[in-house]
Amino acid sequence: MTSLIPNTCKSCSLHYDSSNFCARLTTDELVRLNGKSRFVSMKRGDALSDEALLQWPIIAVSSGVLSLQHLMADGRKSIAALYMQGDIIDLRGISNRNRCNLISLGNSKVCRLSPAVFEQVVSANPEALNTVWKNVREQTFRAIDHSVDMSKKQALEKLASFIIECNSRVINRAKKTAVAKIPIRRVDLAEYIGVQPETVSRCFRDLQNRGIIEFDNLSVVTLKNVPALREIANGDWQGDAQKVKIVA
Amino acid sequence: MTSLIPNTCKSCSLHYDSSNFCARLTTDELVRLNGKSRFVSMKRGDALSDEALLQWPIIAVSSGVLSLQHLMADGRKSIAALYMQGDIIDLRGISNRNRCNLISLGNSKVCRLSPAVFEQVVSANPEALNTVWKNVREQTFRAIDHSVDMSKKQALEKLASFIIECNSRVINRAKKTAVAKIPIRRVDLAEYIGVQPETVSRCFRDLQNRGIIEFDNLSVVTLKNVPALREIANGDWQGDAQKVKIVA
DNA sequence: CGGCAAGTTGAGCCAGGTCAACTCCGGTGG
DNA sequence: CCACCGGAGTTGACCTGGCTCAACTTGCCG
Repeated sequence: MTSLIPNTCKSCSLHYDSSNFCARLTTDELVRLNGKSRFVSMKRGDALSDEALLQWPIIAVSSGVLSLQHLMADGRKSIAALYMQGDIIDLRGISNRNRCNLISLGNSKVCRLSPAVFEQVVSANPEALNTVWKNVREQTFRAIDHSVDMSKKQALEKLASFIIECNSRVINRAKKTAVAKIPIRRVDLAEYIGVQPETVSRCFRDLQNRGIIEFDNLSVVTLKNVPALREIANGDWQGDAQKVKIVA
Repeated sequence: MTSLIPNTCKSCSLHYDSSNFCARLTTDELVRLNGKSRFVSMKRGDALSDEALLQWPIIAVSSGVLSLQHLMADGRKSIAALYMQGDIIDLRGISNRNRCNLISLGNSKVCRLSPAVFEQVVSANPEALNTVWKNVREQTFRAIDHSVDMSKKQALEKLASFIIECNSRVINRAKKTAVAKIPIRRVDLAEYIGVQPETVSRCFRDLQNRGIIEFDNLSVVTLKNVPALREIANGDWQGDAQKVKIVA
């Protein structure tokens, strides 16, 4: 009578980490969803094609880093968004949009959720709905913030923003530290913030020379001077009265 | 016994345009939501402050164009997103993000929805939920596409993208035309695509010289050569096999 | 320890930013 | 009806941040 938690799920962060979607499901829901879903391991460069995404448009990231990449006509490519542990990527309706691919930037594990069961579960379980919705909103805000970063900031500022994002997005779930883990390669980082790898390198060096950051190794940086970093990242105007009329 | 459709709603596009959220509600739901919500007219420059947004974080756009603006420490400001008729802006959870304002770019009408009633309605009415969710996903995709545009493209390409966005976003709901209405001023457009107004001007002229667009007046452009425009906008790589391994 | 991918450094160049002057247009008041 | 005004948009000249290309160094894995 009692259903048991599927083995796949037991060891999956989406389930055992309580802030994530699967942790909100009843055992029964989890079993139903798991039965129709597919847990996949990906290596660097592996892609979920857009054809595949049309059929299985909902993806939950269990570990690793995925990227949403756009390829432009001249071969330039660009990383539009990064997804990490706990993110639910809902690409329903992507069909009428520009072509894009979901590509893993390293080893990662994802769960391709059955849209049908997902939809059932979400409409039956308000708590699960809230969790997903919150995640989707966060993605939207991240995308919006990111497009601000991309549109007006210069390279150094973009990089500072990115370091801060790294610092707050993963590590600090557990404990607040002054360490940021850069979970992706320089090339990918460059593509994400829309500059050349060379520029990334130069900017890192600049921050290092100013004593603001320090490299533990290529992918781990210690933040020596967080306020300075924030200032460069150009946190938004906290200043005085804006020249706008507040209507409410 | 029968509740009547509130007058505010009768004349509001959110209700009479069937693709929008309010059109999906039962009369009873509409009355409840309307009772707790506030219909507001805004002029250019009017803002909903972030304090106000904390309390009333859900906004439906009935007409006009709103912008989500970020102000940076040095006074540079930047338009992160544009919202138009039918968009549901859900800023719940914005509190822990960077400061930003929702500012009207012209005359507009919005409805500030009661979060409580909204939440009730959405969890009770799956069709309404789907409508909102779809809109939110679209916003996310738009934000992502926009950040791609911002990060790698050059000015001319960004502008072409924007023109296409204008062409597809509003006008073509009704009929497909080769006309795009630019619903905002040059300055705002410049801020949105992350270049200077001067550059916008130069790029418009360039497109005009090449015979790709033609101005009817400042805010209405006829697209003389849509394929060329798309090519410049750099629609994504439709080309042959990508150098990625498709895992599924 | 070799070999290759990843990352860094340097030199030169150009797209677009900056600043300043100018034009265009709609509204206002005499 | 016209002169004036201010805001919006445009044009030109100059300058700089970051792209490009090529050479170099570092780090990783067998």
